[in-house]
Amino acid sequence: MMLKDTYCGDLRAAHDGQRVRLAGWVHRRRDHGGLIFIDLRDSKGIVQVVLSPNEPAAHAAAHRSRIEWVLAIEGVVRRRSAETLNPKMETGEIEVVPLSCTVLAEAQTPPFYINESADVEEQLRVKFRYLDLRRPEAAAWIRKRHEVVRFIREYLYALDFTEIETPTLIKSTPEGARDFLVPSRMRPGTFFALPQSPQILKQLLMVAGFEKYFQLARCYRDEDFRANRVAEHTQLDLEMSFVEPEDVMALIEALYTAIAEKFVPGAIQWQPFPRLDYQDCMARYGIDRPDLRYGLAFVDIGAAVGDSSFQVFANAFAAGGEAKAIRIPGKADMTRKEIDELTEVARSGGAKGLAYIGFAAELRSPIAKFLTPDEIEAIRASTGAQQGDLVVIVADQPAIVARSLFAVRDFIGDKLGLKDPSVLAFTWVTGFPLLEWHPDEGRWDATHNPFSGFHEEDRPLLDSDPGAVIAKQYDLVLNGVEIGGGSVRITNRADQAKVLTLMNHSPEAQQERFGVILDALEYGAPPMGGVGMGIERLMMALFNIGHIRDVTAFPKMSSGLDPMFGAPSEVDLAQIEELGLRLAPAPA
RNA sequence: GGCCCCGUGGUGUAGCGGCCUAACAUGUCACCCUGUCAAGGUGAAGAUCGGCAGUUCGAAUCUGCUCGGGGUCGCCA
Repeated sequence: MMLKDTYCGDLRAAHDGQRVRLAGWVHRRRDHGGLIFIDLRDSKGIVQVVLSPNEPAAHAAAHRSRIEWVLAIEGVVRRRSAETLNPKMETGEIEVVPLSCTVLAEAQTPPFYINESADVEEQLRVKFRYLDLRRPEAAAWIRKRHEVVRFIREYLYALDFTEIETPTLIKSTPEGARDFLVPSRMRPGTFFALPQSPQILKQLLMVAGFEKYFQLARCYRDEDFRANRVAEHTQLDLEMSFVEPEDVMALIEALYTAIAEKFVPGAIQWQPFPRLDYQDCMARYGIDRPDLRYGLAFVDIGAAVGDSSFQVFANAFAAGGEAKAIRIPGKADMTRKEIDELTEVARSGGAKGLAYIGFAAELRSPIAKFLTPDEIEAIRASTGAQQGDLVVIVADQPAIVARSLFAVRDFIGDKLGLKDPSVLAFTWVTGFPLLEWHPDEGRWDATHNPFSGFHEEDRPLLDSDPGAVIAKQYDLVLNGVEIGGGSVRITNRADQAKVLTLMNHSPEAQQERFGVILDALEYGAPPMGGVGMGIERLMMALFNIGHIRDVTAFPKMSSGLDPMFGAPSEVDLAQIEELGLRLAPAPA
């Protein structure tokens, strides 16, 4: 029989008079000498326990106990008198009067507060994560993640998806991110890799005929961390047979709409999710993951100032560049300091400067004297600027304009509070190029992954202009965060080989690295497509969580270290020798 | 690898050349206290200011290096 029959946090006025057995942690203790109040905490919440000297044994135990000790209490639930109600507590209408109080475990004073939400040094929190997670707010995100994941599973089960686990010890295919390697003892000198994603495996499951597969897959990439990126993360990995991009997008859109409606009702800003073409997206937002919670799209003012003699514009055009503007409504009166700040932001993206025109009662612009009145009017008209608006302009190479104006737009979005935290702006981005040229390496590379399919009408371009081939690729973006993406795959060996050849893989290398999937495509591969959706990023975007650590039960530091276990760590020499390895001398 | 920021009792902060024999809050410990709920009162303990080197008559404070942490760019098919 369990030591408890009731959760502290579940107690309500309806339990008045009931005899209950509770167990939990001392959250707070108020010892009046005579009466002792203990706030007892368990996984469901906190309830007040009142100990009077009338029960000397229980009273003594309570007197001895300290914060975070573990107690078992048998007692009677009692309604509180009117003047002692505590409306701040969910259980504040009642309290528990113990008949007995047993100390199940004593506890050291914790290294940081568990009963207050104070900012504690990250490393300390991570090192004592098992204490950090006692904080109800911290535990709540982990439970919330469970609920979201459970929702996803049940949703997909109902649609007849089969959940299948794939190996975490696979073959290294060094492409893109660095692999984590695992040395093999059975064959010294050889290595497994941890999967960066189960991409090839899920395609093989389609070849195997499962038709609808998913799993919540751990993915490993040995790259530097960011606030929303760590070495190991979980993705909803899903693949379907006999689909076109629309089918996969429809499924994911329905699933994500259902998730949003359940967990953040009414928050979706645009329905159905807007579709942005990659080229158009880059032209308007300078990034392939735009935050659509607010406007401030770029306007090309090339037509307005194409013949301008103003050197900045003329030079940019002469060098094949462009000029684009953002209209900031009502900000013509921005202070000099704020404009300098914006200019600095633009420079961080590579722009040489930031031109601006404030359409106040009097024109406010250091560049006005270089422009004709017609040109200024053309800028005003093309940007749709009204009286009181500020127009900022960058003229440079397209890549620099995109980066600079993206930085400016993003900065203004934060500065003016345009990123409404209560809103979910989903958007699809499609129409990505299949390949991009890497000048350093002198080869084409897949923009997403080498298995993405392409549109049949682009087939001739594979020979004549590979960069113009459009992939059957789709990314889902939420509030400026890429929360997932996928594609309909190449399912014919010749096409797959052709793409790999463009990526500069010799036939031998193709067979060595991708032989399994290439061979499999020769045994009747169905048309297939799928997605990989980041679970942590979904959680963060959905609930406005600032750091990926908050949705991870046992996170690592951004250095990739685990301060709790002290991993990674050295191992016994014997272990290394058994693996047929020898350590090189430490680099000087 | 580049750049920016941070490191002071258990925790969170203040101090930014001498007034520091390092302050405040909270926690901890002891005693008092029968209606508190961030309980209250009285008292006590607790830091050589991340480390090393330097500048200076004098360094928590200035400089350099280093270690650790956070962010960002590169990187992340």
